[in-house]
Amino acid sequence: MKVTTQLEYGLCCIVALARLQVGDPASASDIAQSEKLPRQYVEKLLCRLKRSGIVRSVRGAKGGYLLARHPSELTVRDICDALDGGAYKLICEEESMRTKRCIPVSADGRCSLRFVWTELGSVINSYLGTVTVDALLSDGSCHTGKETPYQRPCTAGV
Amino acid sequence: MKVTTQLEYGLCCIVALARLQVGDPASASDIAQSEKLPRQYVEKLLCRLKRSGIVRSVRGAKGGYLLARHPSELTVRDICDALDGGAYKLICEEESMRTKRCIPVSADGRCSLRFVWTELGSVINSYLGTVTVDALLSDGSCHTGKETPYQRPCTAGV
DNA sequence: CCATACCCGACTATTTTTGTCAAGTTTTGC
DNA sequence: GCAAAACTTGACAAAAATAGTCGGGTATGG
Repeated sequence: MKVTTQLEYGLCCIVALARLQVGDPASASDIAQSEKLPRQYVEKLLCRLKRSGIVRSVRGAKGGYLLARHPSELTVRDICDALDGGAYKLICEEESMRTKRCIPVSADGRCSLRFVWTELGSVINSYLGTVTVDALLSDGSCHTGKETPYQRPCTAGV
Repeated sequence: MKVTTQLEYGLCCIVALARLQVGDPASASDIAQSEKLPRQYVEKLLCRLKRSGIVRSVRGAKGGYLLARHPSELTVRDICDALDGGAYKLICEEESMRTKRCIPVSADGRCSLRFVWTELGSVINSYLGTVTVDALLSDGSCHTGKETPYQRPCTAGV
């Protein structure tokens, strides 16, 4: 399980956009260049980010992209949702997994595993939802370097 | 980002083993059959789980596998660590990413993204460390179906 | 001694991810 | 109006990761 470069790049682009948050739009080429990323791939990502309303675009010469929302209103989760169709995908929702394993297994009353993956998804999304792009701009200042313990809300006897 | 079938299968095998926790070992074939998984793949996974000390093996006829620890002493995190080399891998640690992006970027004082991914890793590992195999045995009982909010330990001004 | 079952590295196949291409549309500046 | 800049898009190609197989080896109980 790991973050895809897609997410990394996408987030990168957003942060870059947020940095040069001035009046006029930044072109895909500008962003690609400043972040040292492949231009056409950046275009593709921005396109998806646009469809999800994370960025706005201005067409034509002098056009480019702009953040659609204020960085403080934009979380890493939003970006993940836009790009990957969510930061986290449940394994049980894959066709092959459902037909080959989960259905027969849960007919057995057995798929006790699912809840771990579901809950893990919640934990991930929930965390990513707390990180705003704004926070990413103030470089490193929020990076404690220390453990971030998971605090189970209500463990036993639920 | 998603859980690999490797983890799913591995966890499955462990749970199966825990279920038939009797005196004598269960063979890879037995486990594979009962969980409807490819036998040779199961063998491979068990082999890795063995190297990490999650299961023990008994060779020869009537041999097989046994849990090395009590289910209550075994967390999903342990299993992930054994199989994938951790449930979560940091993107910055990939060679290509380091040489192509992170290093030049942080020379710019820019890799403010890293802390999100690092912290995400903590959150994931931390959560998985709270789930014991034992808890998985009592099928569904701990599955609330509801959101599991992330509780940030100390947000602002750290 | 032989059937069972673990052990293990090398290999193949499949799927996912990453990245490119080419053709099209919109807009600005001259 | 026309050319250049820049977004839009789907199809395609390349690369990487994952999943799964094969074949031989080794240990052991009966």
